[in-house]
Amino acid sequence: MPKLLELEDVADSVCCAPLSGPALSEQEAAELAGVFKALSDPVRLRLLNMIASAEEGEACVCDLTGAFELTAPTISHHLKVLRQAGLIDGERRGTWVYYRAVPERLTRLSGLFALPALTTS
Amino acid sequence: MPKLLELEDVADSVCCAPLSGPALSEQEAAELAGVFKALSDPVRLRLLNMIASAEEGEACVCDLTGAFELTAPTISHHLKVLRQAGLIDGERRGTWVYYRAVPERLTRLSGLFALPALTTS
DNA sequence: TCGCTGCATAGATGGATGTCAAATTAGAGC
DNA sequence: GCTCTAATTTGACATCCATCTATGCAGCGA
Repeated sequence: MPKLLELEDVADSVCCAPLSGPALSEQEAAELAGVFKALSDPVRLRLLNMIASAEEGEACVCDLTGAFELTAPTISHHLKVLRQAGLIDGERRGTWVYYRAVPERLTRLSGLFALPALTTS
Repeated sequence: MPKLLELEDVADSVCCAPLSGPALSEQEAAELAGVFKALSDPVRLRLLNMIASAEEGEACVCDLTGAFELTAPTISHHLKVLRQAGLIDGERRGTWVYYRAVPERLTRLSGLFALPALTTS
């Protein structure tokens, strides 16, 4: 596994305005869609969930792989998709590879769905 | 368009725990993935953005269609996907159909990405 | 160095998805 | 009833995607 940390992210500038805010540009929409595409698979959601909720904040691929009835290459593929979306990031330590969530990304997404003043007019 | 409001939602019980919280069940993951799949297209994201940020809280399909270089059936298809994900909901008034965002859904998603205590150990 | 294990990549394949043209339904007005 | 317009549905098609098998690569220990 070369350059685990140097993958070019699909969505680098996906930022802060909520969906109920100013109009998304075509480019912003495309970048955001990339992030959501990464989240649009049940296996990847559970992987992210396991990683984000892991003790020490990180999870070993060896543990993740065993949690699904899928082959190791398939899990590896899903982790790569999450990584390219900037949602997780990985590090090799000796024989094993550990992944952790990228908190900035999650916070950013949280803000996306914020509602304005909740105009219950 | 029969029963605009009676479509069975893909994700009915997608709920409240953050991704960094307790383990998602297979079913929860599948439901959530459905919602994100609906968000994983740039056109749908822009549609949702336009609807959520529209004055009066609603947007006419006739306006939405003109904003893209896509045919009306394609826009209609995307609106249906958003509708089935429970993110928007539509109403016919006379000749035109109006869509509005479903705030509970957006709020719910916001909570998904909330971080726990931000353990900056 | 050799073999073993953990993880990633490459290539192939069946199934899902975005798009369009054509046909269909619903309302409004004559 | 007839026609016009708004919106959806249907069916077809090209592309994308999740998964698998086979292969490659990096560490570790003998």
